[in-house]
Amino acid sequence: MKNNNILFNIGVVERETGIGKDTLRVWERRYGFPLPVRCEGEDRLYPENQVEQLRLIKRLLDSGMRPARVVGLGVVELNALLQDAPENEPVISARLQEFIRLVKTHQTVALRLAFNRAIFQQGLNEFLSKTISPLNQLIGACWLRGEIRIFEEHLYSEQLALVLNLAIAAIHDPNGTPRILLTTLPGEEHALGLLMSKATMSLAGANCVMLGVQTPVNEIVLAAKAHQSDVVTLSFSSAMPPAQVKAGIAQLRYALPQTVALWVGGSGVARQRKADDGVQLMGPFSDLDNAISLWREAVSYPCVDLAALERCRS
Amino acid sequence: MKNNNILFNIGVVERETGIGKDTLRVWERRYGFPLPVRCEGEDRLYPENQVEQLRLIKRLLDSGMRPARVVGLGVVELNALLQDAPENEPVISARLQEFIRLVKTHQTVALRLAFNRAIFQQGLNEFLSKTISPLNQLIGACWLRGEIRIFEEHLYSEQLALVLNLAIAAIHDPNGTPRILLTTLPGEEHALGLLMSKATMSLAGANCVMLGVQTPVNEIVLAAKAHQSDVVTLSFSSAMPPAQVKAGIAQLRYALPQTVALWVGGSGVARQRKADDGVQLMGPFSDLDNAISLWREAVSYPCVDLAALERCRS
DNA sequence: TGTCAAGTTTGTCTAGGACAAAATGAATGA
DNA sequence: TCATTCATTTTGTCCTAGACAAACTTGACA
Repeated sequence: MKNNNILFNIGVVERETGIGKDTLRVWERRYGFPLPVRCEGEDRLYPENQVEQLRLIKRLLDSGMRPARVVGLGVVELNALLQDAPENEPVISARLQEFIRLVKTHQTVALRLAFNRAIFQQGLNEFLSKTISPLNQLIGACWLRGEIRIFEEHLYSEQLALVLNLAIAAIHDPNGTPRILLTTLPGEEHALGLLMSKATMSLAGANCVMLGVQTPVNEIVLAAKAHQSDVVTLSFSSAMPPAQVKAGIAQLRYALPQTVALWVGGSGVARQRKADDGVQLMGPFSDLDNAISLWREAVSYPCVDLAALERCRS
Repeated sequence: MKNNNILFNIGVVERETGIGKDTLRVWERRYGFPLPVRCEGEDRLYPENQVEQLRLIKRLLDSGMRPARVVGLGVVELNALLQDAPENEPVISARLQEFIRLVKTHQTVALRLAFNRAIFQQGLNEFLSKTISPLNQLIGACWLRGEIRIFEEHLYSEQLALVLNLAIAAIHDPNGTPRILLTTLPGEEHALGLLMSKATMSLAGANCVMLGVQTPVNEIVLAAKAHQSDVVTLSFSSAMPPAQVKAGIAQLRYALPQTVALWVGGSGVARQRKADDGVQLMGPFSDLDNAISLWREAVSYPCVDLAALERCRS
């Protein structure tokens, strides 16, 4: 296992770790790590254990640490840091514990069953806010600590998506209002947040259309027009660089007609200080319900400024 | 619309077009296109119309053309080339025509209904091979010609995925054999081919577990072990560079135990000449059925070499 | 406690050169 | 006529080392 001296070139490392080529080279210059071997053509060839270290580093960076503190540390130090990254870990109820157990033991069918049972016990809204939201956080924390592997997270997402899609299909109303388009921008491939939003808003009676992930900006504009959407909803995960989030939102807001509202949510926007004009930041899922209510009121009294109404309420 | 002089830096262009930074710079040097304006720090800033041209170029490259022929051509010439790229367009039946119509008019609910109706009319296997396979080709061709936008393709994929997932849920057998793990490698984000494979193999009585897309190689190995998989199935779309496909397959084959079979399919592997040892290339969907039958026979007579058995049959 | 300015860190961008893998076309053999 | 092999061109990716602006940290001040 240790002497598995497979070598990866810089392009593969970029794809496997999510760290850009330029960044890998500049880290080598600045911190002396990673230090790949060179092969004939002077090309960098990264051994497997360094790639593993880079994966750990990426986790720490995504959880808010800065490169100077972590780049170059050994596997043991990195793991130690990952262990005590307390974050804002949610209270672990017995129910959550049971979900975690099912994920760790790869019981996909039982997991789906447990999801469905919880939905009908708690109701969809409470299921999302009281079970899935903290569960996502918990799974994120476990993943950080290395207790849950990527493939186990994939299994979890897959099963949850199945269950949510089924529920949504049952409550979808083609004539609902407002008409909402859901998608993510290029670079953001996490669809789960979007799906949870879709469930919440469908339950509130909206007509939701999911466009999938990674839709280019101009295509979103065309889709909103074609579908006569009232609202476009974007989701950003915390893996997305804040700068890209900000730029992407601004670009879409500029390209979209003023009459179409832009709602953005997910852990990737929680780090944004302020919303641009004409953009609404969504925190917890209840925000979506509120936003829909506000939108309906604004439609009843078209001359009222939406932002003003919101200020007035708070 | 034309004077919308928005400017994009090279990173954004890479994400929006899928053409790498290095490639964009070397094209500029070699072909004199794209020729971005420069801003203070000498950074490239690409105007919107050049990005649009790059999108058209990318389509032509993906459909098999070479850069020297297309890079630098104007929008009109590019569109002309895109029009008469005959490819191997399937016979357009009335049924296919109707599906295309529904996609072009964004009737998501009607589309889902039509899918479901076709499944119960044709049976799942025939639905996949006689309707969806040619439909995918047709939609690809339409997209090439610009008759179908990306967002419309997204809508199509989304609805088809919903329908297939529902069908799979109904026929899934947790005790089926062989135990099959489905996923894609990092870089491949197209899940539809995988889902179609899952449907076919689930129908044949296999126990399929979907891992989602973009699973790192070592995670696939761990997942296969955890799930005691007999087979790992990968899918590659034609958008994937052949070199990456080959390297990825080889890497996974090397890391996976010999006892686990590796089946690869999708339009991205159709261009591969020969399969490596221990790797089986899948063409049409009937290949999957055959492979499952062969696997079961091989298990009944464990000393028989699988590859030899296949040669013997043909 | 909150806000602003100065200082530091960090990702991304630039240049032109280099090379190996892939595609092409010519020449060969079955 | 069709498949193989070899030489040639095309083409994506990788290289070095420097630069800079945006984001973050720190410390001073109200």
